[in-house]
Amino acid sequence: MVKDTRQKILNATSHLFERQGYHATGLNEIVKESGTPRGSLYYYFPEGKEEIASESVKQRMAYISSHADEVMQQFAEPAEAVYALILGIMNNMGESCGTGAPIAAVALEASNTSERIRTACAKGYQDYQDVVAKKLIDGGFSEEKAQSLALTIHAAIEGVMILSRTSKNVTLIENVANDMKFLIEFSSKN
Amino acid sequence: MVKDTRQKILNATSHLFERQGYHATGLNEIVKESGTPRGSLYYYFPEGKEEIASESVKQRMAYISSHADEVMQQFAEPAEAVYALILGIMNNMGESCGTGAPIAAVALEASNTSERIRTACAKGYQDYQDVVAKKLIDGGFSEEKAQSLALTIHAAIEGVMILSRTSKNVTLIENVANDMKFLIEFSSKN
DNA sequence: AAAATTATACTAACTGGTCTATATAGGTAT
DNA sequence: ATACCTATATAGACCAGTTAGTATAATTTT
Repeated sequence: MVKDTRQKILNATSHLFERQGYHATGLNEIVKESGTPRGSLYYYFPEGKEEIASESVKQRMAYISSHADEVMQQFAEPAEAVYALILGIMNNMGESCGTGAPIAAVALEASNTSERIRTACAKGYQDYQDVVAKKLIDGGFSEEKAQSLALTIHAAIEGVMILSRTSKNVTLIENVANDMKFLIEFSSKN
Repeated sequence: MVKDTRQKILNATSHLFERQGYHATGLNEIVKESGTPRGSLYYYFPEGKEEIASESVKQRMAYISSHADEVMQQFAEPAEAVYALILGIMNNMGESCGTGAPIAAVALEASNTSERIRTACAKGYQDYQDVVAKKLIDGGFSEEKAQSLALTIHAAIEGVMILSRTSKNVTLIENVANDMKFLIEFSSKN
């Protein structure tokens, strides 16, 4: 595998970023966690940490969005699909609450500092939101209403992950799942 | 003013944490931004950065919660109050989108690292949520339903601030304000 | 042999934190 | 009032460790 080392670096970076954010994650830590050679860092990412971060964010969000899309396809009704999506997040989180909100910390830290990272986050978020919006449109919502609801759903998801991690209580997520289901079911379709 | 220096340190810290988070904010930067003497840092906060952070988070969230409480009191209906609260956040954010989510970055960064900071964030968040819950109870919601709605509202607020900052677009917040108003108005009261 | 990849040593800047010396108060005894 | 004393507060040099990043040599792989 030619790109194996490169991929290991990105995986380790995504993992560390999710747990502790951008600035707390050092290059040495990435090297150690990935088990890749130190010298390869700047070989594969000559532009340094910013490039690693931006690439890691892109890749992570692409994976998450495609996973969300799979969930969406498993349900006929958008309300059910979104409910399942959010519950799935809860189950993935585990009791320790060490993860969840894979790029939120990076997005906040970089929003005023690195335009490159910020835009990578913005695009990743938008793609994720579009997955939900698409499902809502398929379910009969107008394009505008779907985008509007998808935004609120996404915000609620992002927020509740922060609250879950901070309070070390995953059950909060179920609460939000119920409210989002309700919101979709009772909202007008245009 | 005897406690002037100490307060300046906390103010600067809160300000910097909101914009760039915990790890990106160095002690030197706090000293510089606050205009206080370097030697005073460890005089007022002998336990170091963690103590400064925990104190800063507490104070900041106390202020935000009391402000939210004031807004709640200006409206008879909880749906209207929450709507006004969220719109107020939008107006405070300003076009640059450099602020908003005052402790979210710190909460995410510290949730796996510093128990002291994590609990300070958790308590701050809970108090904020209680302000909203109280208003819902006053508006006729059951205690349980009020807590549940307050959580979702809080999550949506926290999340949309991240999304606004990342996309540099404050208008998203209005969208969430509308949906939260709707959610309150159409939810059953028990 | 040539190209791709990795190893190692290094830099300059910065980190959080400690240290001692010094100033500046406010109160007290003379 | 004045001299003295002590607690509070400030100044800033200093520490060891770490950071991101660079340069170049050695090693694989093709």
